Amino acid sequence: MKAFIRVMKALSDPNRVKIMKMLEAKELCVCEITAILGLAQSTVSKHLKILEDADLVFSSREGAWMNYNLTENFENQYAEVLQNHLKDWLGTDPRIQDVLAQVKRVDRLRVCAA
Amino acid sequence: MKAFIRVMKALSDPNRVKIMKMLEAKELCVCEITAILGLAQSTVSKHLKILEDADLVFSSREGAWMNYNLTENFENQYAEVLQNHLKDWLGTDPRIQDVLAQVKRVDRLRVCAA
DNA sequence: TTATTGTATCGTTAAATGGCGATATGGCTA
DNA sequence: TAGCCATATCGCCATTTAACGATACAATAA
Repeated sequence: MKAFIRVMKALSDPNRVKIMKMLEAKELCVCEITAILGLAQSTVSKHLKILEDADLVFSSREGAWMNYNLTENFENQYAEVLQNHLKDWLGTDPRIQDVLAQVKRVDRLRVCAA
Repeated sequence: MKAFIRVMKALSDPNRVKIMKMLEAKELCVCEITAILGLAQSTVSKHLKILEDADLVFSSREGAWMNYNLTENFENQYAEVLQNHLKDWLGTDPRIQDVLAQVKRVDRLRVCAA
């Protein structure tokens, strides 16, 4: 039950759903997601932790960057089913299309250097 | 997006998930659910409204009783997919088995008369 | 109509959630 | 080592949520 609730809660927030759809398009680091969503870096980091705890995404270090991807080898069956359904859902939502357009254009080197 | 979030939020609470699993077994009125979950009647009524707003359940009046059932003719595609998956999930969870055992035994006439 | 029963709504309270800025941590480079 | 950059964590605040009791509403019975 706990594992199920964790996945449902993780997907109950619009910004976290946006992040899932962005990661469908490609691997992203925290600062890219931060730039696209227009949130504080600490906020994005917290969202990513919630998604990771739910087994919906995983992270891997690349130098100073932390790259985030959709989970591929699942331990949580609910995460696997929901992540797969999400790929077929919300593609026509304007708010999703907007962030996906930004994902295409985002340049890590330009965005992340303060 | 809103419709999706509504379904995810509705299924993010353990008591609401219990209600969904109870309704898989059979139609129930508010006072039966209240008795089994051990919550206040107003609390259960609110949970049912959230599930109904998410298109996961529907209600029909039978005299003074309001009967609740799982939705069958969906308007919300996310509700349909999730409700169907739920039928295959959590069957072995002890907290679910506990409420299901109580659903079998519950007698509306005995439980609801104050 | 009046009383009773079942349900929905209202108002309140405690806890959880999402947001932020400030700060700590980890890895790279000079 | 020292400094910098990306990220994670901490502390705080505003909003939302889940719970309750009290009350209002709806349907039946007397």
